[in-house]
Amino acid sequence: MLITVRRGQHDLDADYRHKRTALPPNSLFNSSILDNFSPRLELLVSDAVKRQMTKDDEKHQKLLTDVGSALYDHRQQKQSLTSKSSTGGASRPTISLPPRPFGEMFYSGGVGFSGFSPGPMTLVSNMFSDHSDEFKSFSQLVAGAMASPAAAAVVASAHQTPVSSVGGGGDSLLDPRSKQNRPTGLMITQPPGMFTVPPGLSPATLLDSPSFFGLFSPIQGSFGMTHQQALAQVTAQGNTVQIQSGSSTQQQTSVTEVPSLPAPYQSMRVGRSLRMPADDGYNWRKYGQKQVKGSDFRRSYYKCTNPACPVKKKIVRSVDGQVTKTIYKGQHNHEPPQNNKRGGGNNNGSSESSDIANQFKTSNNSLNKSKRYQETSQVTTTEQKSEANLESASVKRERSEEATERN
DNA sequence: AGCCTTTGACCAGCG
DNA sequence: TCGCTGGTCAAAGGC
Repeated sequence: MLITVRRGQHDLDADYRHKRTALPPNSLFNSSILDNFSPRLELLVSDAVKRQMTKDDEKHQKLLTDVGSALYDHRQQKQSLTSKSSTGGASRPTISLPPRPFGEMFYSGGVGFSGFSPGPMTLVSNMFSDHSDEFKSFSQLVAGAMASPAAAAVVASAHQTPVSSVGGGGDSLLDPRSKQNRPTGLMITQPPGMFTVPPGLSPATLLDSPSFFGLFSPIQGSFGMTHQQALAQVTAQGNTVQIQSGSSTQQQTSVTEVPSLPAPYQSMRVGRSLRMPADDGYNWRKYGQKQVKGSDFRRSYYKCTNPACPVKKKIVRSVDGQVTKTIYKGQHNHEPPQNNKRGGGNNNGSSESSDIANQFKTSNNSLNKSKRYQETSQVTTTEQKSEANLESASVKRERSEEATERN
């Protein structure tokens, strides 16, 4: 997944911390948000939902319904204001998720990895298809989101506020009529308003969304980094996401913190068969490891294996092997290798690391990466069917390492 | 054979 | 100057 945040010289880290604490306890979909960002919101939420379908289809069906209802109501109101002759007689639509098995959804490209395919999002967008000023299909919606001036506003606002999450309770934000307390999930401050993804959707889920990626990174990775760097940079499966830039110097450093994994990804971590590919497109060689003083964390040092490439990365892991921070240093001066010799798109540099960061990234604009992703996903699918025989070498290695870690 | 990880030693910056 | 710490080197061994 990729977040593009063009922050200039800002200290994103500090800024993020500030914003995080400054986030209001409650937020809601106000009119402005619905006006300006509903297509994008649909896109984001839908994609997030799609990615969470393994966990609780019912919950996400409810979510989709909430989202749809909120937007539908809003647009109905808006339309009745602008057009007195509006019939408004249509009943509020409901959404039903197609009874597709997760595996099919996930690996057939239905979750947005290989382009945007029909799914819940289409259902949501279809809800508004009788409004001529709205995007009628998912792809149109995507295109509209990307093309609209509001998209620029989204990017611009991203300059103001990195993505963060808030723990604890909060009101339902997707359905303005609902005042029931629910745990609040991801919140993206979006002056003059904001939106929050309800419980069950981790920040990572949203951040990991290719839609989100598309919104925030149409062209270039963060801080002038390549997509591949950024992909690996933003691990984003924790409850907080931290992005730091040291762009004032030629040397670029980015940091991602992953204090903890949300439950769905914890299980994905344990159940490797559900894991996503660990690959940022580059090959890495580990050249050192240090125990972080005064803590159980250990720090691993990696170099890009390209002889002419100065890029290094540090991965900080907790005792249980979870990646808590990934720090990239430098910028690749070459394209990612087309073929990784070692194991189906994985690479050894991130094998020990098998960065969850990398695992949750999604395709970027690169066809190569998309292809790589699909290939790896396929491997994973096969594992689900026959774990014994069809593991990639890298997965075997990872397992071995994890076993070692446990002992 | 080639590439990788591991790991102890070494080096440099800093207080 | 010394000790601490982070970062890197390089030999050894594994896959």
